[in-house]
Amino acid sequence: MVTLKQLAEQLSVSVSTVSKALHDSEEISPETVKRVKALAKHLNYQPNKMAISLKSSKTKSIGVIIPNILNHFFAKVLFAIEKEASSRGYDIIICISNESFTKELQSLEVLGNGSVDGFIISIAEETQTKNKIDHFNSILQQQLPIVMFDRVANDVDCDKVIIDDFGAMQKATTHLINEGRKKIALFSNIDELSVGKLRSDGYLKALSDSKEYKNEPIMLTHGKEEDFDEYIEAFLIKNPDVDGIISADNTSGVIALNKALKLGYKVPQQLSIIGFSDENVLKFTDPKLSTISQHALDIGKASVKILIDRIEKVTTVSKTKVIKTDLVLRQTTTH
Amino acid sequence: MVTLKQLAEQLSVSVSTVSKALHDSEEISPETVKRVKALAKHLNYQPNKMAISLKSSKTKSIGVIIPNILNHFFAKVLFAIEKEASSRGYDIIICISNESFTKELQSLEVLGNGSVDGFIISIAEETQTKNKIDHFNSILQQQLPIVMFDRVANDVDCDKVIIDDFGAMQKATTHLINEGRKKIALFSNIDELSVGKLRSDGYLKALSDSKEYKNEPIMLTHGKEEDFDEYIEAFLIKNPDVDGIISADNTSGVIALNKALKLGYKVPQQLSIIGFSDENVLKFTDPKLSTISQHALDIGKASVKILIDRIEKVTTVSKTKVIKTDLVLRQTTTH
DNA sequence: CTGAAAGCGCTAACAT
DNA sequence: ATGTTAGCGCTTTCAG
Repeated sequence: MVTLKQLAEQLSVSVSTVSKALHDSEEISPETVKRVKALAKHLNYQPNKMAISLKSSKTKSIGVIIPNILNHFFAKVLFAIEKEASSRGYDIIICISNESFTKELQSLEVLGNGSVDGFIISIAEETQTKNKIDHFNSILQQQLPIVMFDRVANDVDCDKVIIDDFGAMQKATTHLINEGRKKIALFSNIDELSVGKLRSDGYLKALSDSKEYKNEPIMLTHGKEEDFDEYIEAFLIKNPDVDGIISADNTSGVIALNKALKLGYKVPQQLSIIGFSDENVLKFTDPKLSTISQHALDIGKASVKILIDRIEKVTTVSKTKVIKTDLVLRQTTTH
Repeated sequence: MVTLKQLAEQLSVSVSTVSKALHDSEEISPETVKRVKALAKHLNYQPNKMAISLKSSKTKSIGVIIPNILNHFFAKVLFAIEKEASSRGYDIIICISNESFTKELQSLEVLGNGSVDGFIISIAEETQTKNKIDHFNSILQQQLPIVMFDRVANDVDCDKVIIDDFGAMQKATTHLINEGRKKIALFSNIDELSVGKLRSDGYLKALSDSKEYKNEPIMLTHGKEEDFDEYIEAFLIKNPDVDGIISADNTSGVIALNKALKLGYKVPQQLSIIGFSDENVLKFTDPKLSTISQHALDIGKASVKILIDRIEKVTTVSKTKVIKTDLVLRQTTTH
C-alpha cells in the first residue's frame, strides 16, 4: 500500500502538504495540488482506512446482526441495508446470531470495540424468549447507537423500525370475513416471537370484532419449522370445512396452498389463502398467492437512514418508524 | 472506550507494562499482572481494533463479495462463511455486487485499502460475460489473497472452490435415461454463466454418450428469471411428450414441478424431474423434488479455510478444491 | 503557501 | 521487573 509519506518523499514536500493537497485545502498552491493529485492517481494511492478510523474515531462501518440469513425476509432487508449503506459510504459487517443469545452477545461485544459506528439488529429468538436486554443497554451506554427492526425489544430505549403487525393481520383477516368465509384458520410457526404474537392478536381481534363471524378461532401454532408442512397437511385433511387460511409467517401460506391443491381443494372458490410473504414466492405458486407484503426493502433502507442520521447528526429522542404494509390480493382470494 | 493509557494512569504504571501484563508477558511480575487484569476486567477494557490493525497491518476481517443475496445458494454459502470465519476470530464485511461489474470493482477497491486481509468472491454475471479480470489481478498484486467460489475466472491465478458442474449434470441426465425417459429437456436461466455452460454441456454429453437415447437435446435457456415460469408453462403445454426435465438453476425445477402438477401430469410416472437446488425447496413441493445437491455449506466452509490458510501461513501455488455433489432421489424420479 | 510536531491506541525493541 | 521511545498512517494545530 502506498502511503502519504511515500508520496511526500517522491515530491520532496512534507507529509502534511500532501495530506492538505489531497483534501483541496485552500492553504496549498494550485500547482502543488495538481502535482500531488497526479502522483497520487498514478500510484493509485488509497488512504489507509485503519489510520483514518484511529484518528477520527469513526469507522464508517455498520454492524448488522440478524437471526437467520436463510429466511428470505432477513436476506431482503440485508440486501437493502447493504445497498443504502454502500451508497452512503458505509461498510457492512455482518453477524448471524442463528437465533442464539450467546452468539448475539458475542457479536455485539466483538464489534463493540471500535469496529463499527453503530448497529442494526433484529433480535434472536432466544434473546426474546429469555427477555435479555442488558447487552443492548451496555452498547448504548458506550454511545454506540442501535436501530432494531422487525423483532424489537420494547424495554430498550433505541430507534426502531417495525411494521404494524397487529393491524396488517387484522385487516387481512377482516378481508376473508368480508369474502364470506365462515371458518378461518391461522397458521404460524413464529408464535413465540413478539411479531408472531402481535399477528395472532390481530387475527383474534378481527374475528371477535365481527358480528357475522360465528366460529371459534383456530390457531395452528405448534411444531417446528422443519415439519410444519406435515402438520399443515394433516390439519387440512382433518378440517375439510375450513374455508379460509391466513399465515403469520413467511412460508406456511405457500405450503398451505400447495398442500390444498394436492388434496383437491378449489382455490380460491372453496378455500381462500393469504400468506405473509413477498413476491419471491410467487413463482413457486399457481394460482399466485395473495399476501401481506411487509416491504422488506423499505425496512432496510429506513434502518440505515435512521442509524446514519444518529451517527452523524446528534439527534436526541428515540423514534419508532412504522413501515406500512400492503394487502396484495392475487389469485388465492376472491373479490 | 477505556484505553491502555487510562489503565496505566489508574495503576501508576506505564502503558507498556499494562500492555505486556495483559499479554501475560514473562517480563511482568505476577502481582502486577493480577492487578492489571483485575482493573481491566473491572473497567471492561477492550483493545481498540483499529489501533491493533494499524500496528500489525492485519485486520482479521474478510471481504465477501457475492452477486445476489436473494439467491438461496449464495445466502447459504454466506451463512457457512460467517459461521466458519467467526469461529476463527474473523469478521465478515459483505458487499453485494448485484451482478454488476462496476459495483464489484468498487467493492474491491473500497475494501482493498486495508479494510480486509483477503477476499471471498463469486463473480458478477456482467464481469463474467465481459470477461473482466484486471480488477482481480490488481488486488492480488497488492498481496491480498482471493478465493473464488462457484462462479470463477479461469484466467485469474488464485484459489478456487467449485463443484463438478459438468459431471453432476451428466450423472443426473444419465439417471433419467436409465429410467427409460425418451425425451428429456433441460431448463436453465443461467446459460450465460460459466457454471451454466458446464451444466448444459454435461446434459449434452450424457445424451450423446447414450446408445438408447434417440431424441435431439431440448434446451429452454432463454428468458429472464422473472418470467421464466411462464416460459416453462408454455413449454409444457406445447411439448406434452416430454417425459424428463432437468434444471440447471436453483428455481426452475420447482417451477416445472408445480406447473406440471397444475397441468395434470402424473409425477413421476409420466414425467421425471430433477432440480439443482437444496433441501430448502422441499417444503414447497409435494411430491418432494429430487435434486442435485451442491452442498453450499461445504463450499462456504472450505472457502474460509483456504483463505485463512493463505493469510496466516505462507502457502505458494494456487489450488482448486472440488466439492462433491450428490444426486438426491426423492419423489419426482422413479427407481 | 509549506512544514514541524503532536497524537489517535497499540506494540516491541531497547534501555534502565 | 518496569519504563522509554519510536512508529504504524493519518489529520490538524501551530510556526515559519
